[in-house]
Amino acid sequence: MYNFIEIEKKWQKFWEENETFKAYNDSEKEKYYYLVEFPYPSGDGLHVGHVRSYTALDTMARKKRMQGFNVLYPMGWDAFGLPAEQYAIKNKIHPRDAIKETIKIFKKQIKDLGISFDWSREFSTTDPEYYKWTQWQFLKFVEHGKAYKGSAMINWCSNCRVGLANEEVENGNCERCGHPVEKKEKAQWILKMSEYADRLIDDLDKTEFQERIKKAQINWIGRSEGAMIKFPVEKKDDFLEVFTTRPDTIYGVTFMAIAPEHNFVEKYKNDIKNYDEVKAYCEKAIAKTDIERGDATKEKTGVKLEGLYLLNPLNNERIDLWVSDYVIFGYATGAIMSVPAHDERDYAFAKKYNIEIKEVISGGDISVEAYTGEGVAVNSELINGIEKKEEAIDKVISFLEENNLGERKVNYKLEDWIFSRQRFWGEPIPMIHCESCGWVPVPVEDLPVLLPDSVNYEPTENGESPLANIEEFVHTTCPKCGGHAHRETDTMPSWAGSSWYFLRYMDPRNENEFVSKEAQKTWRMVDYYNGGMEHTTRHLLYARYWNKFLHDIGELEYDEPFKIRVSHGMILGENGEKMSKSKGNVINPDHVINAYGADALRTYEMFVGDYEKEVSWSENGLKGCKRFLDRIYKLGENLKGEFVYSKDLETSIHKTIKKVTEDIDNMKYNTAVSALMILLNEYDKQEITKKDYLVMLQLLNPFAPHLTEELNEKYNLLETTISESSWPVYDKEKTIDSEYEMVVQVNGKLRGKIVVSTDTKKEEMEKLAMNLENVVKHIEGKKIVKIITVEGKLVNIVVR
RNA sequence: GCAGGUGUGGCGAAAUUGGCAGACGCACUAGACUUAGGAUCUAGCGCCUUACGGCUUGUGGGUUCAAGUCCCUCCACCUGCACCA
Repeated sequence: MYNFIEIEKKWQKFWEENETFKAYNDSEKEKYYYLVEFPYPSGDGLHVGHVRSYTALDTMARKKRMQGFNVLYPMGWDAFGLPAEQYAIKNKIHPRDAIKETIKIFKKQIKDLGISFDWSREFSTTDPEYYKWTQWQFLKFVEHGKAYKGSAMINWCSNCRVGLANEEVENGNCERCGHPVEKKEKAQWILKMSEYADRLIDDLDKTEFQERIKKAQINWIGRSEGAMIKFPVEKKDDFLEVFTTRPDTIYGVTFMAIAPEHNFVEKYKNDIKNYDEVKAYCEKAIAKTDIERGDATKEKTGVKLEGLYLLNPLNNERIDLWVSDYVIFGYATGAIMSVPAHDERDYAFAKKYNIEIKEVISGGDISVEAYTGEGVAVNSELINGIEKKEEAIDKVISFLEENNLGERKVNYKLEDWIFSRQRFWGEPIPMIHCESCGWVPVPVEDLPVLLPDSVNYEPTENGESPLANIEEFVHTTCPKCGGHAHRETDTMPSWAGSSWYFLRYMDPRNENEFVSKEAQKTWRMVDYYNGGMEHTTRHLLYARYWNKFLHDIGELEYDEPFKIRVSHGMILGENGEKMSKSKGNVINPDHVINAYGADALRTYEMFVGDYEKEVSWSENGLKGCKRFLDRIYKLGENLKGEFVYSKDLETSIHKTIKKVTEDIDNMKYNTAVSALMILLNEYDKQEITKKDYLVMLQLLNPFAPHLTEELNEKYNLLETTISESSWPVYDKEKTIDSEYEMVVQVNGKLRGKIVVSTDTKKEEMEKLAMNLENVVKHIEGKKIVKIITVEGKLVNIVVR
């Protein structure tokens, strides 16, 4: 048992005073930029899950520094957001002050872990010096026509009294409070993100993200290729426009359907004979929450619009029009052409309402189910007999284009980014509304637009931002004409500050630019970015989009911000369930550090299992790692004086250097630690030298930095600290054993082992194998068919 | 439903990529040292069998001298997305 509390405090102080882990913008060394997602400093304090990812990249960063790189491994705070606002309302304080406290706690906890962050670059998204630049970048979006104030149906949480982005709605409920989300119309600032959809997919090729992350992004963007088609309205000079990915099935259209919100309902009020029935249906459907409407398994409903008909643009066939809640208003045109024979949803609807099902692609049995596969086109005048889907689609689209009735079109699930929030605790959107000049940007020299000091910021009843109640904030003069004007009172979403924070770390104190060109040149892309799987769609897409925009306007050299992106698995409670206060299975890192030390906690979290998979916490596993460190400590008590590797440990040492070096690079922390345990078991069998001991300490340093520094100092092994020393290198020649255990099999079954020298040749191996007593027994009286010999490994004798 | 992933001892997991399955750790058992052990050390530890030996990587099949690893079938669980036309 060593005094870990004293030792850990001592070295943490040493690192801080000596700025051991500072990154330099003017270094001659090759750069490497590690990044972990900066946390939201919640009042609950640090979670053992934070410890896992911070430590993982810390081991990489520490090793990389020892290998001679100029490593940037920074940390900051993503401190805007609803929880701080609500906490502050409850306690009648300013969120700024609430955040100050929680940041202090988080920072202390992280320092207690001995993570090698460069604290000189720390900042919070809530610092005016930082959000000044977030606002500045928003103005760039405005300047380049990429931001607009649009009226949008927003997702409204009446509990939080806040508008939510689509990304913040989970199964129709508010992501934060779980309350069902309603729809509400509101004027919003919107960023034209969907313009970037293709690039956000295509440029994934420039990155080395894990495959599962790339797939998740592509899935989320939801690109689909097809056509926009105009169906003429009978006896009117009008069209109903739809999007389809299957224009080749257009002859199979037996009805069309519009979403309940579609404007046709009001537009043709006088033509729809059963208007009252239709209207009642629509109102009921719209009032439903997204969960009710979004359930794909529930039976589809709809009402036919009597008296309103459409014409098939290819053959002028008359088509009925329905309104149905399975048509989503928000996607494409909010109207569909329905081909029951070849679409499962249309099929179910047609069956229910006895609508004709017309086969136009052969190959399935449409009396049983919809056929969505490929086949020869039938009952389709223009394309009959065509086998290839693409060819049929081309022909239909050409025809439509010639007649001005349609065009090729790509659609995306990804929508523009609704950027307004009706909250207090976010970056104020730096826009001013003047009655004569309209929306005017706040002049750059007036940035930042500061949040008021007032603590009177309870949400308003009408859904306006709390800022709307603060007179001195709202009233201002128009920068253009000098007349009376008022400020935009909406604030930015918390995704804003996190969309570019990795750039600011490169140059965090720059007062004239968000990041200088020189700093960009030094650090370029983030080389290695680690974060939770829950951020692989939203945050990662926003950050990539933001970065691309800054690149397009010439502010950034690189159009992809992250080279490698990895995600860690969650740490579950000891019972295998997610840690939560209500379940009482939360592990507090402070308690662990006090009882076992930071080094034990770090080593344990790296050893516990595959980094990318989720694991259950185990107090006993933690104890095992503490025992390992105690043994390392004790090992130093009997060292031989010479400073060379022990002859008979040399191979093991070189093998271990190789293993640990490669494993850390490949995120296989668990096997790296186990390799060190194996080496320790070897060491324990004999007296070791100072050099044997030192190499162990160096390899262990990324995992247990405090203990290893202490032991290095205690036994006077190096002139410097271990952090300043060079990472051990292995000699490939010396990783090869001089002898090995040759395996002997008969018919693939293990029948014996012999220790032989590594350079034993085939003939000799076979001779030795045949003479083994147990082998003789098993081949006796049988015919040897063949002998397979792999030098350096085994002999397999095949008998019959 | 679609996409991605995972199935190996009592538990967390390894397996140089087709070559000794279960490294390392935990738990457990026995012993040593102890007034004491929830400390430390030593030994054992997949299953069946007294033994010789046999069986074993979710299921069933295939390829191979040799399969946890390659191919096909089915099953279970996890994570995203989900009426996206």
